[in-house]
Amino acid sequence: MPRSAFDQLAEPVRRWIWQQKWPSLRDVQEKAIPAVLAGGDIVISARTAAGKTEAAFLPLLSRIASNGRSADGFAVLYVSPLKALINDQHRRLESLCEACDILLHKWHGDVSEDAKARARKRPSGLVLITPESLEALLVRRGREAPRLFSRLDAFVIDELHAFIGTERGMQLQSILNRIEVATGRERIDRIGLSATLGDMHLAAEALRPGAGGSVSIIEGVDEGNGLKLQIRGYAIERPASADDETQDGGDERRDPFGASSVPDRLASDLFRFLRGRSNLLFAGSRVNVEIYTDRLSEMCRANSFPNEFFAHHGNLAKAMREEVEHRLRDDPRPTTAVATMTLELGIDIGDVETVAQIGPGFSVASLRQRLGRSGRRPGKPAKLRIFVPEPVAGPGDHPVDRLHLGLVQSIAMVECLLENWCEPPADAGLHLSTLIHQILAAILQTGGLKPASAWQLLCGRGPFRNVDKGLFADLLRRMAHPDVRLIEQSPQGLLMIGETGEQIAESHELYAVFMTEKEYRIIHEARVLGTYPLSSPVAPNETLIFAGRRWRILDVDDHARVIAVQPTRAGKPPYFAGDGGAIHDKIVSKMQDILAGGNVFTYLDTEAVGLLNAARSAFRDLGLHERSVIPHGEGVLVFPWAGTRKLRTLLAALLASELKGSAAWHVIEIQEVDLEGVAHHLKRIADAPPPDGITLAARLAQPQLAKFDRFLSPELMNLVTAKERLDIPELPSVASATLRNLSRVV
DNA sequence: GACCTGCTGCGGACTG
Repeated sequence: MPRSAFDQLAEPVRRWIWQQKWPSLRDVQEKAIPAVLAGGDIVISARTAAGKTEAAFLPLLSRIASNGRSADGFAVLYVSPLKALINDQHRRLESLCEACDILLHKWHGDVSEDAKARARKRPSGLVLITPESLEALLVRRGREAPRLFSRLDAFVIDELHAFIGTERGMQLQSILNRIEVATGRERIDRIGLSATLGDMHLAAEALRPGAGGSVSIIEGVDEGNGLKLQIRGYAIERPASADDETQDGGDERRDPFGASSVPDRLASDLFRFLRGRSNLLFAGSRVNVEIYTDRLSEMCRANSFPNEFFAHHGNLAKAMREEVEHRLRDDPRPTTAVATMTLELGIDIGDVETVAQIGPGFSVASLRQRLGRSGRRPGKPAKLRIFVPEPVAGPGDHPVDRLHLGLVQSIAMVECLLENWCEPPADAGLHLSTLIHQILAAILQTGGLKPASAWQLLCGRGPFRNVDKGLFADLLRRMAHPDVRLIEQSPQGLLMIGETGEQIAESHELYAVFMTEKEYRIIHEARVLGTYPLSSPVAPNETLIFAGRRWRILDVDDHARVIAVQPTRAGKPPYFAGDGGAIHDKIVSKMQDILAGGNVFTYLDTEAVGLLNAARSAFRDLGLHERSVIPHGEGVLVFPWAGTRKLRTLLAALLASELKGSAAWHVIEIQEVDLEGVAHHLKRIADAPPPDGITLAARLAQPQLAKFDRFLSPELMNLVTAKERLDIPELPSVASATLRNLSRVV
């Protein structure tokens, strides 16, 4: 008989599995156990709730158990992006660790200082920690790092996909590297737990930057039960502006289907499909979450049903979000959470009947994560319904409205999902903001280091691979500049913390690398409902929809940053600012194929089919089947059929040619020019080598998107914009593709 | 035309 995975586990681990009365090990666990026991870097990927945690920890605890228990260092460091996930995992691992006589420590901002001090005093066993708490530990107690971590057997990174390509991911990679260097270990095993992405080699590279090829990849077989899928279209008449009920009007006309209301037919369909079961409704933005929750709750009340629709987004108080999660997971009453991406990550909410979504969303990766929330019970397929409202254009409306790009993008994204493709994470970034942070952290951890060893630590061996020695020196000079004073250099040449650096080091600002906005707290009686951005002014007596309910503002205390509210009958949607995202090239190019082609998509409802046919006719009427630039009014419309970064780059290049225009959703509109004029400029851009990106970036607004961007010089900021927000190398080929067939016309 | 995440340290006084 072959030796099964189970037999390879340590005796106390096997005994614990017996006690759980599991019928068998899951597929991903069978595969992961021998791999983890053998050692090395591993990515374990499977859908949410497929047993990834146990797949890593059953063999890891077997490894530690055979090493014997000691108190001279932690054995495993588990890093999670969410405190809530640490609390979940602590509950799941408690009895297993107890059975193995291995200590288990929770370590994040809500854990008492006392518990952390005890763990530090006699370091042993498993630590479940956030990147920020780990950063705090290194920065505040850098000299203890060798004692705490020299005996580490492995790092476990949960939700690895959530870290890839982000500032926080760069910080985490840097921290892991700093620990390896501080303990004098060449490499400590890294085990990443990830959702299944299109190309798992990118996850491997994220786990071990520069050596992704040496990482083993374990993919759990999807035990799913198939997919039931529908896209529903809603042709929505534009409200005549004379009927506009709101006093402050302007926004309403610009965005009739966004922030103001839910079209009646859409509302009644949502109510019909969702009520009476447990579902997730992804509404796209926090404002939409509020509007849809309010509307659906009102429909419950109007029909004398108890409410079963609840809001869930990042500005709602944790306690309120947890009530919704708890009701979904443990309460038999039907519950629909109307949510933003807060319910995409691995928080345990059990299985839902249907995943519904308003509009196309922003990425296929996100769509896939959402879908994994449904169809987990045996014999029950995952169900996805996408509801797409489309304005029906009348004469005189903008031609782009006739293309129904929301519906076409929804189809493109579903096609990508069915092809098993999803967006690879971006990796071209310089991440200078986070590098500034890591330079400060490394100085604090070590007490001071030479510029050459700082470069080697962070860029040579560490994750900031795109920063060469010259750029690193520029950055250090900027950090030491008299206007900035983040660092200074000692007579011996050591980098030391400067005056501004001191101020940051003394505050909470030091630990997290992502940007946050200052906010008011919204309070009803003694209860905190959530937070509201300071940048959005509100006044007493104003009404507000928040947490899916209607309130009147009693008082605004700007000093204490508190808004007091009481329930009321009327309310208007809240205001949250957003950043705007970037859609991938492949999706936009597929949109062009869908509009130009004649494929039938069986998952469309009748109304969506009608809208798609109308869009395809408009595509031909406008001549877009033959060329990508068409006349419009006094100017032209340019359709590069490329993703957001390329679109933005082409616009910047055209503006640099002294043209006037702007970019909207997938389209560039240029004013006061004819086809011939635009063709001339496109041809020049297509025939020239890629321009100097820094000069092009200097023409753009430079929003400080990352936390420490405010310390960068204009030159360094232009460099960041050129690398991270534009796509300079591809500009000539984008221009040339856009130009294709235009010569026949002019 | 967006969304999400996180967070010191210390010693001495007091209580049971």
